[in-house]
Amino acid sequence: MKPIIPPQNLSELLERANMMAGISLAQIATHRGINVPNNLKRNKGWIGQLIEMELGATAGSKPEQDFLHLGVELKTIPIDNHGKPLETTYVCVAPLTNIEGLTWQNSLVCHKLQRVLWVPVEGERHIPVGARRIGTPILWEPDPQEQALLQQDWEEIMELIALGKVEKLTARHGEVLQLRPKAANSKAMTHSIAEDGSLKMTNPRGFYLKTSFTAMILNKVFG
DNA sequence: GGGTGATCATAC
DNA sequence: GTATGATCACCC
Repeated sequence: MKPIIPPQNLSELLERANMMAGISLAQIATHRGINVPNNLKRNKGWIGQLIEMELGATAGSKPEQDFLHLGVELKTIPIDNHGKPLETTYVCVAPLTNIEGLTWQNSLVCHKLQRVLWVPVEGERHIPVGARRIGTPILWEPDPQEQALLQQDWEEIMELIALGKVEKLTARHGEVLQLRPKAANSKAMTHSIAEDGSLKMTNPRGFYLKTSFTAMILNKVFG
């Protein structure tokens, strides 16, 4: 198999991504010498990691963009046969402590979403994983309106967290950005702010983009 | 049937 | 536990 070198510039990344359009996951996996799982129950991040590898993203667990030198975050997104997202999109872990002075502009959500390369992949469960095809990639930068929606949701959520009301937040808060559990299981705990300002224990949370929002992004191109 | 809350694998 | 990659699956 060929070694994958990180793309040197944005056009090189886009060129590689465009070449994957129409290809099945099995073809990519074979090319990489990887076995295709029968389902994603125990391999939930498999598609994302496969695409990352093929595009030459630097493997790592750093809270940064996948292509830091290009300022690009890579997201695979499962779609139905109409091109509509089947799942919400995870963005990053939500900070629950030490958030005094944190603003939208210097938040991790804002930073990660400045520029995203969306790679749609057929995601309907009746399609065998290996037979699922990759779609046309979309390079997206939030326009002022999208930016404003994200910022508004982020600020509302973070204010409640700062007030010690994280337990009152559900996935129903937010128009485009929502807060949901993000952990190995519901027993996982982390520190958060209590209503009296002290620390308490809570389930870790993450920020997710709602499917109605990502559908709009995809529709701007395919609509 | 869709969305919310829960969960899976893995590296460190 | 926290971070990466997300999808599962139950309840409404």
